[in-house]
Amino acid sequence: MEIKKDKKINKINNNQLFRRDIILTAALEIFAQRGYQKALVTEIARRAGVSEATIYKEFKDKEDLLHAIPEKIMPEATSQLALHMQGIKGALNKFRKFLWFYLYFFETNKDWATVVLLQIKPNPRFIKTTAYQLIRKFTRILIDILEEGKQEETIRKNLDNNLARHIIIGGIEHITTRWLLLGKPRSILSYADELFELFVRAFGSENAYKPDL
Amino acid sequence: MEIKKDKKINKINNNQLFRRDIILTAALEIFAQRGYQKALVTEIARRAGVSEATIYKEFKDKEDLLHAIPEKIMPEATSQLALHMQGIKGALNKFRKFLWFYLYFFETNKDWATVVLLQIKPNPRFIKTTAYQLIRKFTRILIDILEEGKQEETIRKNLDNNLARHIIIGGIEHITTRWLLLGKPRSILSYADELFELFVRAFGSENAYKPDL
Amino acid sequence: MEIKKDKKINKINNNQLFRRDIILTAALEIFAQRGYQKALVTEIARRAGVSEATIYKEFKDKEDLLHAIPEKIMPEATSQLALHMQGIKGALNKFRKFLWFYLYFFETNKDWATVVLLQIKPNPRFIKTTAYQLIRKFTRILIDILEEGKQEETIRKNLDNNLARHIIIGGIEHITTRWLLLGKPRSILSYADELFELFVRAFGSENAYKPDL
Amino acid sequence: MEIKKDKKINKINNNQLFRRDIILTAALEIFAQRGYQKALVTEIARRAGVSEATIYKEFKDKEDLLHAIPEKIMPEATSQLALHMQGIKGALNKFRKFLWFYLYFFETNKDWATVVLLQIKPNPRFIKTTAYQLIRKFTRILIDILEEGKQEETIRKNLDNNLARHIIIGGIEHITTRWLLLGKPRSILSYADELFELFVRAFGSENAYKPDL
DNA sequence: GATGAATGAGGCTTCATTCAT
DNA sequence: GATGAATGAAGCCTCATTCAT
Repeated sequence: MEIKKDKKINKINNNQLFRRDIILTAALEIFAQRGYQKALVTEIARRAGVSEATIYKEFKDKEDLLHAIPEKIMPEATSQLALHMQGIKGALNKFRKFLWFYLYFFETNKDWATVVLLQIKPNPRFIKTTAYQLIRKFTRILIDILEEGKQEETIRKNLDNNLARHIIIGGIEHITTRWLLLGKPRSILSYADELFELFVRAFGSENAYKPDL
Repeated sequence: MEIKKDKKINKINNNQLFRRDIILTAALEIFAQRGYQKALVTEIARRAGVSEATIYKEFKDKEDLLHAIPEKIMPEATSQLALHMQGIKGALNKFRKFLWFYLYFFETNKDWATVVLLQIKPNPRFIKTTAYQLIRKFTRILIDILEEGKQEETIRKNLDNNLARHIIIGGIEHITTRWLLLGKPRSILSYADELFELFVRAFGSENAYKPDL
Repeated sequence: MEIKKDKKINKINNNQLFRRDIILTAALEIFAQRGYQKALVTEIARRAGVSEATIYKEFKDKEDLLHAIPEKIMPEATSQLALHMQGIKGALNKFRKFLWFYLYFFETNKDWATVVLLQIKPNPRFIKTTAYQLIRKFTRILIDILEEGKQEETIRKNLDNNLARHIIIGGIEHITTRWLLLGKPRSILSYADELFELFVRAFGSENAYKPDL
Repeated sequence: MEIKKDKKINKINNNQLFRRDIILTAALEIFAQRGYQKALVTEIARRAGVSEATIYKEFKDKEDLLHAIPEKIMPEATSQLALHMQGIKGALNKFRKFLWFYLYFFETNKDWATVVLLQIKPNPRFIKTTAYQLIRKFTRILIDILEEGKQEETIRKNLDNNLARHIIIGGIEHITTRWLLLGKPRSILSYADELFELFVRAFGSENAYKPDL
């Protein structure tokens, strides 16, 4: 009897987690297609195959639903990145991979790129959300790589990590935003190597700097 | 009689231009405070001291009003920049000034920064507007500076101008966006020199590159 | 379970049909009182005891609501007429009844008369609506009666059915329109016999024509 | 000096009369094209080549402008009809001409037909206007013809003039309304002879009635 | 626990009318 | 006397959210 009960509870919890994911997936698609304001909760509910009331069971309001999306995506991104980082030695090699992955993840998750860059980040409430913390945590990996580079003496010790992060993330996101808005076919992944070269010139120590990189 | 008529016409035109400016100024403030969606046309009208109907005489609809703001600001920015550029020789010196000015203009026009970075640029329709063309034209100045540097051989000839623009504009706008959202007191102008150093390392030729810049 | 479901569906359908009828009844009253343009959707909603949003669930817009009224009334009129026609033999007798019913229906449904004659029929979009088809279908009954009369040889074979319809319907509606606008107390039903006499003179064959009718 | 003044006053009055006519002509066109509600006063002013304020100098409001149109058209129609009636003897011949003229005037003044049948007559205020009196006066001519026919004994003495007027005017206007709304190419004038035949059967005395008319 | 019908609340936009010039 | 720029006033319609079933 007890076991049965537990099973039921687990099942329910699983269903609920599952349901939450389904809603978030639907929301991501609709927000990407229509934009946050023009997206209708009704439409998200329909796409998710649940009722509107169910959405309001899971999320406080429409904005909460928007900000919950990164809570689903970022852990996935983080674990994928961790996997990609395995077996890579040297800060610069890790940095190159990081650039590649950031672009790769946007390119292969265009809806996500659209929603996070055009709808979540420009929202003034974004910085107060858990989503903001998760994204900070992700870019913290970049800071760690830069620090590792400083230890290795392949990255200049006097580099301001924050400033570096600004131009790395800012640059990548600017590229991605134009790619999204202009609908250009060129793969943004193709920028990875050139970006790496530029950034190594900017951040690298004498040791690391190779004019004919 | 003719003179009288002309005067009248001039006055009317002046009033209309004046009125248009007043509305745009009010709209800039309200959009910056509330965001585009939450901004009320009523509130903009009240702030501008005109009726709502007058706004709709000047602008097709609320979105047209949003996109008309850059058409007022960008020419001002461009002419101010032109003034600042006078008497400066050398592509790197011009580039330093450009960085400074971009940050300076955002810092001293915070409402503009808020509206253009958080409301206009993320809007998918932005790239179809005249505003987009005006902003492109402004960043074209940056490209010209980079080209001049290539001529002087202070900028690497193999630098991809577009990529450079992405990380320069992307970097500056990322800094500004965080400054706006986090409400940090630190002046973004203080980033100018460090940014210049980083970018010269990234873009400069052997001639230009000075480790102890 | 299935039965329950069906019951629920039926109930919902019934409610929806019911609700639609209630709205249409309210709309008919308000349109008749105020005219289409001056009628407020708010007022119709209040009279119907529903919210405005509910009205827009049922009807695309205010004009759709107007043109939906005949879709409710005309089938009622048609079935009532069918009932009245039962047990009547001879085209002229049927024709007399038709005239009587047309006037009777307007007289006893004054709001309907007001809305159809003063608001729906003068609307240029009317002829593109389903409502137009329903009303055509109703007057088709008149054509059938005239045809029957030709078979019987009580109606002239060379009568142009369309022309006859024009002066019958035109005549009745002119009478009704003046009655509505002038607010005269005289029952329009009292015109039935005289109209019949006139029309029989006009349309009847030698057999049917009786000077002392 | 006095003479000069008088001339000036006359000129002004003439101008004003002229101006009033120009506005009414413009209004007729715009009302016919767009319908009363959708017609903009601005548009009428532009078409008339005057300012909106001038329109409000001449007419109390938009509705007054609508009802002023018949005050311009009906006297024209009346005098044209009078001319056409000259040299015609016999009530039935006059009646035939009347039918012809009514259709002819609508056919050659389609804008007028549109405005009077679809916009003025369905307006509840119509019967309180001078326009209504003018139109009554015009149809009075029909009554006079019928009376003349009774004197001549070509029209039945027991004919109810009002009822006859209803089916004559109602019939013609029904034909014209369908012609306007359906945009059929067939000339409505072609109905004149058939209508005459029908009406003579309906109204004519034994003397007048000719089966093989 | 899930539903989805119903709505409350409010925004954008329009246009007849006026009045300062 | 004529203008036409300015507006006051209001209406249609939308949609996130809730609650009775």
